[in-house]
Amino acid sequence: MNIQDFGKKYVFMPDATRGAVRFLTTEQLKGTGTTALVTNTLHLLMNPGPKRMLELGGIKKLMNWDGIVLTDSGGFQVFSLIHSGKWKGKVHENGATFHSPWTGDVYELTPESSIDIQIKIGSDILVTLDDCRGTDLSREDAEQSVDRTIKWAKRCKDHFENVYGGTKETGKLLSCVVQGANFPDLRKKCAEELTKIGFDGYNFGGFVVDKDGELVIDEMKAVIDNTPKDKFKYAMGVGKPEDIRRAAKIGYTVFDTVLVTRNARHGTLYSSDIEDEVLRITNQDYSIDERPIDSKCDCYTCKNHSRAYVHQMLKVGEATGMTLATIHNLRYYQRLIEDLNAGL
RNA sequence: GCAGAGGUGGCGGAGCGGUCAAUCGCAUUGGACUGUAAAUCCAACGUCUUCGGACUACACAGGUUCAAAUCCUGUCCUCUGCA
Repeated sequence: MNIQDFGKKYVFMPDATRGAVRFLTTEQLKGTGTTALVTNTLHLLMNPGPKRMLELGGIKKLMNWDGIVLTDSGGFQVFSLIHSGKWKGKVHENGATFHSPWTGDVYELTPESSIDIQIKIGSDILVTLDDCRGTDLSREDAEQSVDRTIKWAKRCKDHFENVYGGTKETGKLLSCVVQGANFPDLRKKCAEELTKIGFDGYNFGGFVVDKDGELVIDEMKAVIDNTPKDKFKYAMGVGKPEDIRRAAKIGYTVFDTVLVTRNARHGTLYSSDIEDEVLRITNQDYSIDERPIDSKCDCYTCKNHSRAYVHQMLKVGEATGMTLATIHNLRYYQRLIEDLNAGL
């Protein structure tokens, strides 16, 4: 696929945060119909580090992956590790400082270093560093998040253009992240400012569901309405199958979420045979169920194994159970995407 | 046969006179998870319940005590050592 066409059709990218979709080989990943994946700048900065990554020829060569790679900037970790208080660290005007609790090492991400690392990783689609926050933000915090996110995005763009020659020289795309929490006017402001700077894609950032788990559709619309029509819109972290369908309806074409793979590992599978499409495979009913997880699914798991087998493997903690469940859930999502594309 | 140690909820294993229906782990049964610190986390887990409680329980049978899983006596089992 020509990278310039990214987002013209619907695409779901599983998260291969550290360079692998958990429990899957690259070949198994390809087998699910996956064409693009997300890796993480901070995680790859910590290991193997940009220097070694460059020596190894980049993430694609390392993984033997010939599809598209999008690198998340580390902006989500600004929220999930620092704002959340899980790691020691600090968010400041120039970026964010992360103190690894495992090694004690200190990692610094600035708008410029995030771009440098993403280039060394060998990403096709870069994301600007943003100041991501949690839900239920005060107006003041949301404003600070928006201001920083815009400033950092500008610095990312300048660095990408001035040092690497931008899309023209690299063939890579640069996308930005729209913040603004649950304030539609701030979402609008952020979207407009970022549009002035100009990016190849506009990503909906922050939390995509409210505290009740409902998709924040009004804020998501505010971003669609205030960004260029011909650039891709990426709903970061979306979501449940139904949330993807809803986001697709209002104009988003690019998606990723950890739910699909994490749920698989935790026994929450998807099946069109079930009314709300959720099948908790570890529930005792499935211990003697010899049917496939989904009678309409063409994945390796459904073609070769029963619900009872996946149930047993997950119950006893066999890695094979995780693999089979992950393959199925990913294939379920890719079929959902194929259905959306069939309707284009 | 003698001498030690011990028998606690599905299992392992705490408790060693009152705050014990009994710490904790496992198993079991539900649930959560949304740009991955997540093969993680939460809850329930004797029986009944009008959710206030009520009842039956710590091998078995007696006993001491206001009060026993906890102390005493006997019985039955288990393990270890010596014969």
